[in-house]
Amino acid sequence: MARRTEQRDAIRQVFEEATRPLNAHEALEIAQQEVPGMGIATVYRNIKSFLDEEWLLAVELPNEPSRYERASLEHHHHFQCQSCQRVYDIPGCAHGLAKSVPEGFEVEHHEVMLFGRCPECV
Amino acid sequence: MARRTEQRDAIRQVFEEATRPLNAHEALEIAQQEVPGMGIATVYRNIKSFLDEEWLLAVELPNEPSRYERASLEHHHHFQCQSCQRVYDIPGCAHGLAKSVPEGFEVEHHEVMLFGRCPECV
DNA sequence: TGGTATATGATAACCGCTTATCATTTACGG
DNA sequence: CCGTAAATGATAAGCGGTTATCATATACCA
Repeated sequence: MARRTEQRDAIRQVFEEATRPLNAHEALEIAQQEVPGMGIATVYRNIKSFLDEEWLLAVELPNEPSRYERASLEHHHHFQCQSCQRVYDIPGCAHGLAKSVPEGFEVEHHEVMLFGRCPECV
Repeated sequence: MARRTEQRDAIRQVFEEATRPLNAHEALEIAQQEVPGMGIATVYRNIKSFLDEEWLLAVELPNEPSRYERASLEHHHHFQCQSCQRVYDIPGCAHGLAKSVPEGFEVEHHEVMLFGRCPECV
């Protein structure tokens, strides 16, 4: 995945312009507006490539397809709407999480997921 | 799943005595010390039953088998050791998480996962 | 511009956890 | 103690996201 193709460019642009983490299916739908006929395999291949070069990061939720967002974003947390299932970035970080662990545990990183209703689903 | 069997009793006891969330395989291994020959299907069936009656709750992590713990435990968070993969309960809750969300988002609940090294893997 | 290695698209295969199937065993009310 | 409905154990099947396969199309270097 080193050559420049219109598909790869379109997929990159999708994530450059995304305001929230997108899964492969969502990315495909948006990319197809630019390159009709694009296949889902191409999306997966390019996402894997972007992950390898650490331009993208995966946002994982249990029992759901992986979402992806640019790795350059500052540390933040995520919010999932329980109505539309979309995931949003929540800026900032509630610190002090690592301070409450029992003796002997060493925290290296953490993840916070908020669940509720997004503005569009109120 | 209403009748009392030695398998069901053994599985219930496993979770009564567990100090951390266990997956089906872990529960089976412990339960087999009490009832040799127990099958994994029986564990899944009884876990589902305990979930239905809300005696157990699922602890989910992406790309990992579900773990389960008693539903009566107070609100707490979880810690996963990146060496042994075990999940531990972390008492307490870092509040203030819901206060930092942007306008229009309504937080109903949240989950915090800490990752690092457990005391046994230092 | 030509040649070739690489990317694409369609689709089959994969993967591991979980559930369904079915013959057999067991619980338990009468 | 009996009869029957329910639980068990072994194993096949299901599940949905992701990956592999392969023929075709395309990028790109000489």
